[in-house]
Amino acid sequence: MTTGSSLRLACPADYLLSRDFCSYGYFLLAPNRWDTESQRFSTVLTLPDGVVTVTVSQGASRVAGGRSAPRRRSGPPGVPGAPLRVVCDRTLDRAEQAAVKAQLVRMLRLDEDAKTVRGFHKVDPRWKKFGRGRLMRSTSLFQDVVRTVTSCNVTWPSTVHMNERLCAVVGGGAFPTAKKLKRTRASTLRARCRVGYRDKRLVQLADLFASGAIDEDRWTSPETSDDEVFKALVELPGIGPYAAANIMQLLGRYGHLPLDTESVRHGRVVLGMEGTHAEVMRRVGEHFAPFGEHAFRSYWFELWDFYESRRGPSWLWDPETTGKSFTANQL
DNA sequence: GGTAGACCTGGACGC
DNA sequence: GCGTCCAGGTCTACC
Repeated sequence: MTTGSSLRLACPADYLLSRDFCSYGYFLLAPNRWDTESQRFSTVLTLPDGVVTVTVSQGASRVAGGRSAPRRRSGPPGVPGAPLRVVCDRTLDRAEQAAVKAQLVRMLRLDEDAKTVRGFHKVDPRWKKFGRGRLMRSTSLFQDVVRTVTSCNVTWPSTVHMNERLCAVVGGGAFPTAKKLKRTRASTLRARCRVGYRDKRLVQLADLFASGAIDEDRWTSPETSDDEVFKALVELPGIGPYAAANIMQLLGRYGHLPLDTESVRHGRVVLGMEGTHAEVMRRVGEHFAPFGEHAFRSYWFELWDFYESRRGPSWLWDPETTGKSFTANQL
C-alpha cells in the first residue's frame, strides 16, 4: 500500500477546526466532506498536474466513543491553535505541497489576522466566549462565486445537488476550474448538472475568470472601497445585490448584508419584527448596521446559532440527512 | 427609479 | 404515478 504526503499546517491560536470549518453552509458542499465522528474533513483539490484528495484534522478530536480528545463542556471538540495535519492520497513535490497549503489557508481563512477577530468580539462580545469569529469559505474566489450563484433562487437541497453534479460531471471529482467550466456546453450544465437557467451565466462567469478579466487582488486590496467592489460584482452575470453582498463577505468584507428571504424569517422569528417582506428586510439591515464593518458576522452567527438551536451543533450535522434536507423555511 | 413577470428545479401535496 | 403548486434571487421589459 502506497502512502501519500503528510503536511503540517500552522494556524492562529484561536483556530478550532470543528467550530470554524462548520461555520458556513459551504462546508456541506461537494467536494467537501465533514466526518462527524472523526471531526475531520476531506476535500479534493486541483493542482497543475491533476487532483489530490486531502484529509485535514486538528489533533485527536474524535467525539463518539473510543479515545477522545479533551472536549470542553458544551463546546466544540478539539484544541484551539493546534496545528492541522493534512494527509494526501499521493506523494506531492514541494511546489504541489505549497499549492495545497495555499488553498487550505484560503478556505479556512488561516491568514485572517487574529486582531480582526478580536475587533469583531469587541464590537459584538456575544461570540467571544464561544470563540466564533472565523467563517469557512472556498479554496478560490471562482468557487465562491459559482457556489453563490448556485445558492440563488433555490432551496438548499438544490444547491447541494448542483454542486455535487458540477464536481462529478465537469470537475472529475474536484470542483471545476474556470478553464474547465468555460469549455463546458451550457446545455450540458443544464441537462446533467441541473443548474437550470444559470447555465449560460456560469459559462460566462468561467470565461471572465479564465481570461483574467477578474482582478481579485484589486477586490481584496484595502485600497479598494467596499462600494467599488460591490459595483463591480453586480456587473457580473448572475450576480445581483444578494449575491454581491455574499461574495463581499467571502472576500473578507463584512460590512454588507446579503439580505434574502432567510433574513426576513430571522427578522420575524428571532428579532420579533413585523411588517411586509420589504419592511422587515429593511429593518434587519438597520438592526445590524451599528455593527459596522463586522455586521455580516453578527448577522450570520445569529442565524447559525438559531440553526444549531434546532439541529444541534453544526460539527455533528450528518451531511446525508441534516446537511441535505434542511431549508430555512423548515426550521 | 420602481415594479411585474419570466426564468428553472425539486419537494410537497392531492388525487 | 401524475399533475399542480410553491420557494427562491436575478434579469428584462415596461411604466
